[in-house]
Amino acid sequence: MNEFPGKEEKEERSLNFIEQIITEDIRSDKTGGRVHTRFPPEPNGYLHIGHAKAICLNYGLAEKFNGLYNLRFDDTNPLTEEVEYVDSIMEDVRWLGYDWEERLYYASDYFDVLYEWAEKLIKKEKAYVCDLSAEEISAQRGTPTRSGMESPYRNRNIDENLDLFSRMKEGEFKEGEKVLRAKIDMSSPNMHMRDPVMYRIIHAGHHRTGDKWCIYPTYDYAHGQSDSIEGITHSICTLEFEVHRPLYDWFIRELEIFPSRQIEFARLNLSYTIMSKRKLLQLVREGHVSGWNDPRMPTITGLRRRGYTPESIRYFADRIGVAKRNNVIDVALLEHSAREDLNKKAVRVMAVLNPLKLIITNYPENQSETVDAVINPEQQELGKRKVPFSREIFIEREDFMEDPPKKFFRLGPGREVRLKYAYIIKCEKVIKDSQGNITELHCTYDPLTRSGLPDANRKVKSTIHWISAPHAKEVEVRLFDRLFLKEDPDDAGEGRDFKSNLNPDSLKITKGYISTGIESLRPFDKFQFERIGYFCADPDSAPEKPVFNRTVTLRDAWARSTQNK
RNA sequence: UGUCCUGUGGUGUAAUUGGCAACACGUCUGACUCUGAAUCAGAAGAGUCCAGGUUCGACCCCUGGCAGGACAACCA
Repeated sequence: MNEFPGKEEKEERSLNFIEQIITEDIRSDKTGGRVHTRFPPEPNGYLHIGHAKAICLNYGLAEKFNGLYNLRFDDTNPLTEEVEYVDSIMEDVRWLGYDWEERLYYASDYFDVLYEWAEKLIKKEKAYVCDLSAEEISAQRGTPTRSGMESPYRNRNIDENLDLFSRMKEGEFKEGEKVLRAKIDMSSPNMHMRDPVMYRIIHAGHHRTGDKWCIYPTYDYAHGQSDSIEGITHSICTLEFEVHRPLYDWFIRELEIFPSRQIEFARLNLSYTIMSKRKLLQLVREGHVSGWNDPRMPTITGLRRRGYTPESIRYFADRIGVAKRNNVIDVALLEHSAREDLNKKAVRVMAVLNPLKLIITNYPENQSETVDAVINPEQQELGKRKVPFSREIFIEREDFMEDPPKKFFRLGPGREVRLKYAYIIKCEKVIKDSQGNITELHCTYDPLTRSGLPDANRKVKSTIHWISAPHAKEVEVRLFDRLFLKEDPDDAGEGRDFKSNLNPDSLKITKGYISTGIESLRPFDKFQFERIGYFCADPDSAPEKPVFNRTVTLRDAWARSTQNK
């Protein structure tokens, strides 16, 4: 899973900090040489590229150390979790190329054990039922710089606690009336150690356990224990859980269960991209995008529809590395990852997006022929396809300039250019309408320069793509740009939010013309429109009406040089 | 005026544990090219947050600062 075709298996790479920890743990025989990781999504939203980093990390680690990895849904909050999300998550993880085999778990699988363990803690006088309201608990917790106050219920006796806890479970109380709390230290400098809540009452059905429970464990009282139950050796999570680690360890110690080890890494941030589930949900709900799978979304499903391949995402995850410092990865690296993989895979096809009619005046009327076009120069074995050529063609408007600057190599009055796979032509005349807009070009061709002919190798300054006009089939093309105008979308002025930075031009729908190469089109088929970019067939495509999404443009030195002026 | 974490080219990650900063993306040249792509060759760009200290030698160890982040849901 770690080889990227084309990149000769690399020189030993140095270990990242997690691999170093694992290596050390193996050396000191902490786990009997065993490595077992897990990816623990909460099914309350769609997976995004940041999750992809975590998946590749967790599963990559297991593979690297010949270990195992689990998929575990962290479903302890029935209020926000839905099956729709668990289904999409499984689909996305599988699509990324990871198979958890039979090791699919849910935190809710452990509700019974968790309950027994809670009783155990009560018996050890390490947990108690507290009648304070959420507001009161919050008020008594203190602040990071001021210690908290102990709950008046903190010293209830064991039997009373046991009784109350079981009655909580039986549904005798209303939501918020009681909680079970760990009895630790209200003056700890770590807020999470100030008698954290372990169970709260929620009278709501759960997507898996139905109405069996009306008390649900909190993250802190479920996560580490789930890790432990599954024998997870290294529990990898993001930085914000760093302060939870003492609590994670506390529960494991008090419960005397398998000591999983929590390791935190910095989550992925991408420039011009928003990663918060809450904000992504907002974009969906408010209709700023068409859905979770809008190709402009950083979700896995969005990237997939955009034309990204699993390999390109894994390559990306591999390139960004893992560390503990906060980071912002340049989207250019993501785009590079797409090109890297697509260059090798995408079938080449000539498409014209902004057509300019060109008539070859010395080409016989009513004649046409076919020329051979390479399907993919990176995969010569795929051979060639026949492309129709005729007297009237379309070229890209941007490939002609009436008054070209010195560095412009393409077509201009009196200039010569090669039509890729066909002939060299010369522009003889520019036709305009009454407003002065260029409506067509009259050119002549040199029959001896047909590609493949012995005398065809005359040098011209550039080669452009084209489409035979009579053979042109119209297609829909969706051109995407970054969703946000600012590198940091959250950088909005006073009283504004990230939505004020939305790019109004992030989606442009236009038409394109293709003569051949897209017969038997299937959704998600990948193409390179030569000299333009990588495109992917959208599921919206119909046999008579293909729709293409632009994944990413080709690198374009000319465009870059003109932009810099 | 708490606790914890983190500071290395524009961005990200390294430096085999103390031996004089490397790789990738990006940028810029040039070669090649029937994709201004790809490929190939090369360049610029940091002296490692700051100040002391230990050492023959510090990105790495120590001390003190400074800066950024996390933590006060019955979210995860």
